[in-house]
Formats: sequence, structure tokens, C-alpha cells
Amino acid sequence: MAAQTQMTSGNCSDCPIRHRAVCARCEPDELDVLEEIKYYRTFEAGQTIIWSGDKMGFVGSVVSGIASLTQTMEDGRTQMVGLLLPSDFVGRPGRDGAAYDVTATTDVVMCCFRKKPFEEMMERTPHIAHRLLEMTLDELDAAREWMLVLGRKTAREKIASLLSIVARRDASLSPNGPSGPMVFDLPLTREAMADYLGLTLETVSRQMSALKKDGVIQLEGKRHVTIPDMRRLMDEAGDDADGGFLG
Amino acid sequence: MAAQTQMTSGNCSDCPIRHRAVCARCEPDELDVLEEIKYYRTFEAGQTIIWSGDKMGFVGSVVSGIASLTQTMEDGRTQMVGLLLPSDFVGRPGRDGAAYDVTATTDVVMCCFRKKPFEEMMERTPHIAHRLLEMTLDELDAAREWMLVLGRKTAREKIASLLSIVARRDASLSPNGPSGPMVFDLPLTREAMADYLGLTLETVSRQMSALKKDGVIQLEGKRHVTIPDMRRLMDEAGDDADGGFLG
DNA sequence: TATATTCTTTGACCCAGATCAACTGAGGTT
DNA sequence: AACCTCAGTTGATCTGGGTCAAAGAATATA
Repeated sequence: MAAQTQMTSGNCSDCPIRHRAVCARCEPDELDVLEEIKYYRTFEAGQTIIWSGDKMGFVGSVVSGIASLTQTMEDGRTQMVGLLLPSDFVGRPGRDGAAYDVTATTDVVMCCFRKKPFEEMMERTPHIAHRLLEMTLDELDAAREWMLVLGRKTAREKIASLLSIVARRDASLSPNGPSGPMVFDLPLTREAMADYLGLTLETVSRQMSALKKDGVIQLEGKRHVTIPDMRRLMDEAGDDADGGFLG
Repeated sequence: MAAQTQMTSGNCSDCPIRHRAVCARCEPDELDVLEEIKYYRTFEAGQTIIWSGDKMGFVGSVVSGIASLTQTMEDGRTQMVGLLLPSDFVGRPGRDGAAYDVTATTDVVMCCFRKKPFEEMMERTPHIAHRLLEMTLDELDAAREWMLVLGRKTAREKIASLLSIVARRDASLSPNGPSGPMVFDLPLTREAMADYLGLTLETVSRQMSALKKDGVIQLEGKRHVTIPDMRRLMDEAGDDADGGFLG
């Protein structure tokens, strides 16, 4: 058997998102049933996974990579309304049409379940329904936090908020603890950042430059970011510095 | 027994939100259990129902009136992140602290359940868990729709969006069908509208005057609104006019 | 009848961020 | 080596909505 660099087949017990995805609470026998109805699909960066309004034949979890949910107005204005990271769930049980465009921001691997069988299984499996409720409540919290960012924060605060979210997510992978300098690659283009933040890409670029000039962040190339002082960044984001994961 | 003008006691079978709230799917025997752990509380307009960060001893449903969820930054900037209408659920099972301030916008009657017993009951009662998931998914959709409003719409479009949401909600109560003129009272002050829309109250006032001048809405007093042409309003909101409930 | 008080409107001015436009720099292709 | 293209930067200018200030309208208090 060939070595796997990506999860495009294999069984659930080796799955990198086993403990965080919608299946997190499942017992071994429940996983066996899921194995029956699951399949993997890969998407290249930039590819559309689902078009808004289309009928969805599947639901599933992001296994690796990053996808985004976006809404678009007729005149072309677009707003990103969700950032899907590994273990996040795509699709809505009990509804046929997709409400948003889902796009692969990086290369993405998804673990898909045919919708009907998954819905039927959810009826019989409280472990799945319960986990999905928990994840949905978390997403709702995240969406509401983002409403504050969109509605009330300045451009500089918006950028700092986004950077601190991405940094927090990568914190667990970072070699140093959260108190040391944090280093990561931005998975988003300036345009995607703008769509997330309700800004233009020019403003994003300018504020990135300003944060760099002020020493809040360091940049190598366009995407590689170092944050020398996380507390400083969170301060710039306008968040209560004690509210986060820092002691 | 005194006539009831408000639902502050009584049993579930007479409840005005019986078919829409978290208990909507419950069987009579399940309702009997809920009756055991429920109690009614009333709040006056302006009163705070729950402070962000406080430990919550209960969860519950709005029976009548309107409440709002708000987030506030240290410097006082506030953003409304949810509008709670009758049948909407308050509180998060499985979490102790409240994430947002909950405030009564009008006089509010709530049907409360002590948190612990409710959580235990949820474990045993898929009808409740399932309905709560459904409601949470709906709220998530609403939050994401609002992200587009906050991030990308102009002040005029924001006002039109809010008016069309309130109008839609009242549509069922309206004597005329949705195609006739719609009439309703705004349940929000200009300041609350501003907090919802990420605007200042002056801008809200100016845009309301502008929509009035342009004949999109008619105003009697500050709060009584008539919408002569719903399609026109939705056009002003920047929404796809065919996407809504109009044929 | 005066007088707070709270909500709202309106005016004058200003600025953060949008818009329009030019340019840089890193790949990639021929 | 010339020349694409695509992502990003930077500059000049404009404007929608914020800020500051005053006044109107409606209801409550004395």
C-alpha cells in the first residue's frame, strides 16, 4: 500500500479530525455505519464546492484545507459569512438547497456523506445529532462575534481581529507556547481577507502595512506572518485581552 | 379565575408559541414533564434579562414581546447580534456563562426552565434536541444574512433590510395579503435600530426621512410605518426581489 | 402652566475608508 | 530575454456616514 500524504481513503479510526468532527461522539459500531455511506472528495484551491441555490446531494466534513462560505449580491458585492476549517461541517440536514456558495480557499479534502442516509442515521443516532447541535451553537457564537467586528470595528481593528483568530487557531501547532512569538502563513489572499472583513483589498493592504510599520506584526513575503506579542495584537483588535486564551 | 391578558401562568396546551418553540415537537407526556420544571417571568421594557458573563440558572423561550442580544466593547461601542421574537430560545444548554447581554426591548414574558433539569431532559428527549438544532440552524442562517447587511450594504439598504424583516414578520398578522400595503409599529427605537445595523442613530434618522421623502415608506409619528409597495422596499434593500415570500 | 426627560430630527463639518489609477515583483511561458 | 499574468502595494482624490451641536416633539413631573 502506498503511503498516504493526504486523507483520501482509509478508515475513521485513523482520521485526523476523528475527535472534533460531527462523528466525534460516535461509538465504534456507529462509525462502522458511517464508513458505509462516506466517501472522500478533493477540491483544488479556487474551485467551487457548492453553488448557492443548488440542490445538495451530500453533507460532510472538511478533513484538510480551508473552505469559505460566501454570499453575493446581484451587483457583485460579496461577503464571506464563514470560514470552514478542518473538522467543520458543510451542509444542512433537513434542507435541500445550499444557502451559500462554498469555495475551496486552499486545496481541500472533504469527507462526504450521502445526504439521505446521513439524515436517516441522524434520526437514530443521538450522538451525531448532539454533536451537530454543539458545533452549530459554536458556529452561531462565531458568527455573532463576527457581527461585532463587521458592524463596529475600524479597519485596523478588523485586520487585527482576523490575524488573532488565525493565530489562535494555529497556536496549538506552534512549537512555542502562546506567550512566545507566533508564526503562521495566512491562508487567505488580500481579497479574501477583504471579503471576510467587509473592506476593500486596498484598505486591507494599507492596514497590513501599517501594522507592520508599527511593529505589531512582521511580514516575510506577502503571507508569512510573525506576531511578536500576542497581547499587543489582541489589544489592537479591541478585544478584552483577558477574554481569550491568554492567562 | 381571572381572565388572562398575558401568559404568565397556564399550561402548555394553551400556549401561544406551542407550535413554534423548542417544545414544538413534544408529545403530551413530554409536555407534562416540561410543565414540572417551567415557570414564567416577566420583564419590563428596558430591563436586562441576563448580563454577559453571568452564570445562567435557566434557559427558556420568549412568549411575548421582543428581546435583544447585544455585545459591547470596553469603550462602549455596542452591536446587536440577535433579535429575539416570540418562540425564540434563550440560553445555551451545556454552557454556564451567558455570552451576550439579553435585554427586554419591549415588555417581555418568558417561559423559563431551570437549566439542569432541562439539560437532563434534553438528553432523554430527542424531540427537544432535534427542534433546538433546527432552531439553531435557522438562527445561524439569520446571523449570516445579517453579516452581509453589516459588511456590504449602504445605510439606506440597511434600513430597508431591517424594515423588510420586521414587515415580513408581521405579514401573517396583517389583514391584507402580502401584496397589499403593509402596516406595522416598529418595536425598536432609532438607537436600537442603529445598534442593530452598525450605524449611528443620526444616520438611521436621516435615512428614515429619506425613504419617507422618496415614498418608499410612510410614517405616522415616529414608529407607525406603512409600506405601500413591498417589492419596492425589497428592491431598496438590495435583495433579490424574487428570493423572498413574494411570488 | 411651566419643566424636565426622553426620543427624534436636522444642519454643518470632517474623516476613515472607498474609488480610481499607477506601479512593483514574483512566477510562468514562449 | 521579452512578456504575460496575478497578487500586492502605494498614491491621489472623493464621499458616505460619523461627529458635534442645536432644536423640535411627545410624554411625564411638579
